[in-house]
Amino acid sequence: MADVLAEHSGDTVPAGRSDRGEAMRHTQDVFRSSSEREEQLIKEATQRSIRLAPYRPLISEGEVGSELFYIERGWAYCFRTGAGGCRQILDFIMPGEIVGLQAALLGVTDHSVHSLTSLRATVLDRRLVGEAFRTAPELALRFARHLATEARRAGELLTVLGCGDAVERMAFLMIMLYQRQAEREPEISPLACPFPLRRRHMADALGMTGAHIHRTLNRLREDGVALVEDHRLVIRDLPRLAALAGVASSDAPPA
Amino acid sequence: MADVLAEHSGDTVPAGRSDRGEAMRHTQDVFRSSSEREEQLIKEATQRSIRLAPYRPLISEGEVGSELFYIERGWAYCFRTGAGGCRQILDFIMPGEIVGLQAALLGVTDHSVHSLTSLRATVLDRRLVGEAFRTAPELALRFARHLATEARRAGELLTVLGCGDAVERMAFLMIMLYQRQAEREPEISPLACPFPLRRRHMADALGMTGAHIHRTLNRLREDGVALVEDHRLVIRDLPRLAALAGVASSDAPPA
DNA sequence: CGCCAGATTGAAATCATTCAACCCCTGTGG
DNA sequence: CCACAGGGGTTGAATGATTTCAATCTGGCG
Repeated sequence: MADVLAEHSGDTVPAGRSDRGEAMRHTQDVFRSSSEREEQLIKEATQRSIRLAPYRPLISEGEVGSELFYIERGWAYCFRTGAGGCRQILDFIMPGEIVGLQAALLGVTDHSVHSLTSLRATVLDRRLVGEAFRTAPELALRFARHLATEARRAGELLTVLGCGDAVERMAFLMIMLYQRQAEREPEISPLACPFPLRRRHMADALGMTGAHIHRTLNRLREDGVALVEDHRLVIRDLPRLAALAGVASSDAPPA
Repeated sequence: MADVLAEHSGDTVPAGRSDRGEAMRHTQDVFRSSSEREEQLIKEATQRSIRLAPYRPLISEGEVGSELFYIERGWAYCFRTGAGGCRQILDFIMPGEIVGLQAALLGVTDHSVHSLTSLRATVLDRRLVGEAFRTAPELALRFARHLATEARRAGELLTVLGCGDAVERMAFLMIMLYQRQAEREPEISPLACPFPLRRRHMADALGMTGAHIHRTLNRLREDGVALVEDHRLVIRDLPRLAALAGVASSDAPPA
């Protein structure tokens, strides 16, 4: 949180330091422009900063007094474990986003969150949420919008899981993660982006097995649509990929 | 909304009229106990009341200036249409709930809402949401909690779609709808409840075909777990049904 | 009575899973 | 330096769950 405050108060932090470039505020950052009251609230709620290696737990299902996390750097993902120990990834979490809103509002956490890459996050007192609603309506509204955005993504994933075959599911995952990164960093998007998912994560997000993930990736690569190489996604035919995913791609209507 | 206000101001409405018994406030009602400020806001935002026959559109995907609906009576369901015209039901909506929060917060509606039964709803100006955040924090908080609750349900559905087979999916749907009704009306629950879904709705909610829905219902009935008869759900073995659905049923831990 | 939409059911086809094998890379200990 | 073990990743063949398609049945309704 030091970052957020420093950015607004402007003290001692040289502009454009590159090792925290991705901590710069983006359009969708929950802690974007803050009023004075918001800054105070956030500062008061800030507890400490943590770092996590990849694939480590941040929040565990069923925790009670869980805190709020602001992701500074790296990706995370949240998931539920269904019957039979099977894991369903619900969403991926990127820098500038908040984790634990649902738990703060409902009192219980029904999903776990793990780091996907190495991660830096700030820990906040969860009472920040209630305080925001009482005394910082703009911040509360951003919290609510963040919730609504997550809910919309969940609806999209639900739709592709319920309706789509393997290729459509994979196309959706690719487009979704690409677009989210492109929004955050509009400068760098020559149709390629980091894609730090292992087979297992794709499988657990899309309700498929690792083996079939692989066959599906093969198909997409052979068809010249997209490929994953060395943990990077390369999109070769964006309109076709978007059509497969059932997403409008600023182009021709879907048949 | 006349109902809500009447209930709190107590004018002219005889207590306990039975044709609107289900409009009585429940624990999860978004408009539950209101402060004076809330009442005023709600009254100002109230526009008109509407009635809908079953299977009629309430909100259509892509609408722009969509309004907020407070469901007085009857059920609705919201869905997205995925690639290939396939329909995915995201959630069912019961009396006392609000429809259109996501659209009010994000400005666009990415899903449609249809009535499932005959329906009575109150139409509210969507600016109520923004107003609530500015001047009625308790109401805003209930809006946010409602969003969070929907998001949680979406996560549960996602998990069962991604991880569960046909029987588990159906069990989940049954338990979920049963529990939501039991919460709203604790008095009537001898393990049976209304279940106004057609095969098609179950199919579209669970990502299966109508034919397979039928086979799955047969299995559950033959196994003495639960059955659907004449648009009512009858649960014969709640612990087993809950275990199938991967839900803790106030009883023995799942294996 | 005839019609139609939805429900029901069987048989064939399809998609995805399972399982087992193999490969490749990396880290580790001799 | 090499052997070895282990975790993914990659791939094929067999299995299984679900869909598709078509046919029949049912009940409501003009």
